[in-house]
Amino acid sequence: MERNLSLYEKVREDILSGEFDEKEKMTEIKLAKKYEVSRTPIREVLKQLEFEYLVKNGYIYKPSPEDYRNLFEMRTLIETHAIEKAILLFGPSDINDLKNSIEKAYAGPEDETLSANKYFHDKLISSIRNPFLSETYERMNSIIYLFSRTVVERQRPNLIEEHAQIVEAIEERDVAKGKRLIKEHLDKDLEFSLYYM
Amino acid sequence: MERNLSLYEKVREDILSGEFDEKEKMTEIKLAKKYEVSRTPIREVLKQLEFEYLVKNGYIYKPSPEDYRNLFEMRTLIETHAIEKAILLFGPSDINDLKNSIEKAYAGPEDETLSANKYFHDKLISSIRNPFLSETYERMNSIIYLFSRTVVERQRPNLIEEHAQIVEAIEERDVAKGKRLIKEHLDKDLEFSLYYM
DNA sequence: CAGTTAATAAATGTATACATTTCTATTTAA
DNA sequence: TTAAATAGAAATGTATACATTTATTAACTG
Repeated sequence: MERNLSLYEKVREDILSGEFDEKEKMTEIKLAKKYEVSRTPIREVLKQLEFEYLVKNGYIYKPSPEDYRNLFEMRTLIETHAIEKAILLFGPSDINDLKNSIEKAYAGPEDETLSANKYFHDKLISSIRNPFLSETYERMNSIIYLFSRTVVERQRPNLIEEHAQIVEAIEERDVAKGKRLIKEHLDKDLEFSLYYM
Repeated sequence: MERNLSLYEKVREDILSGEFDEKEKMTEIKLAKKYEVSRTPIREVLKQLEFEYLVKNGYIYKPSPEDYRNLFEMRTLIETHAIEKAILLFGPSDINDLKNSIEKAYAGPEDETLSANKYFHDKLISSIRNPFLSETYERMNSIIYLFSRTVVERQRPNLIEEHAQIVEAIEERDVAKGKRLIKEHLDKDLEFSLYYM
């Protein structure tokens, strides 16, 4: 079932699949020709992609390790906050959702693991029930995707086990443990990925 | 010395000073006429204002109390994180800056107090040294301004004293105390303002 | 030859016409 | 009388021409 991708989705996919030369400026005019639209919608799309840390000026945004650390600091701040809320709010059904995503991640092929892991973190974030914080998190979706892809493809050790431990902490309603575990989990993702990227 | 305000600054000021009827849609066409420009720059400005939680769809964004609580949850998360960093990083000169802003806030007329208080919080945020978190904070600038104006104008009790206590906690390098105080401080700002707004 | 300046090209910024969508109000049918 | 349908108006979406700014490169000068 082929969905009709929006212009934004098309450009985003092309960026994530490495279609663009990061040395060459993506001028509005060139993009307009490439996607056979006028400059007007291209401008909107570029704005959105800058918002998501994929483009800067007119270039593919190649964040420095420092930038990635800063982005992960923001991500960690939000997910740590989310754990606290999850421990407060999650019932058996929510915890079951988390456990199922862990099972799927273990069982599946790479891309199933990838999407199951995404589900795990998104479920955690859902506990916040704060659209402003959620949006700030979602803004990092593309960056988070790039890192998740790396840790799954290059098989970072203990990746899924750590998810299981986090669920344990939630079941035990142990806030300090949960926060510590999620922080360690994300730190490892970051360092592992920076090593390979 | 009259600076030449950008279109964005003009519209933003007009919104903050209550120039627009919140029931009436700010259509691109009407705004273009009002500010004597074409729809193109108006669109950009509207996007920016939506980004800052001042406009939604084409209407003045009138956040619900729930929205304000959520925005303050995000603000508190960031400022609490900042305190931790400040306790780790701030030297005597930084602490002195904070103290000076408190003196100014005590001494000055209303608008001096307002800007001194803004300085206090911005200085705190500067300890984060993370452009992504700073931007997320600055995005709330307009909202924060509206609240600060209310608490200063309506003379919320203990406002400046609480700043002084926070500086104490930083000097004592007491993280738990600092976090607790900033959280209480912001909670009071929120509740006080919601009562009056 | 290095560094500045001027000329040119190419990009972004802005205005505007036209296309499409969304909203509003009025008619029509149940 | 309510609800659905529809015509008209008004908004946003898109393309494009023109204005302005920025970048590039060629020419000039010390």
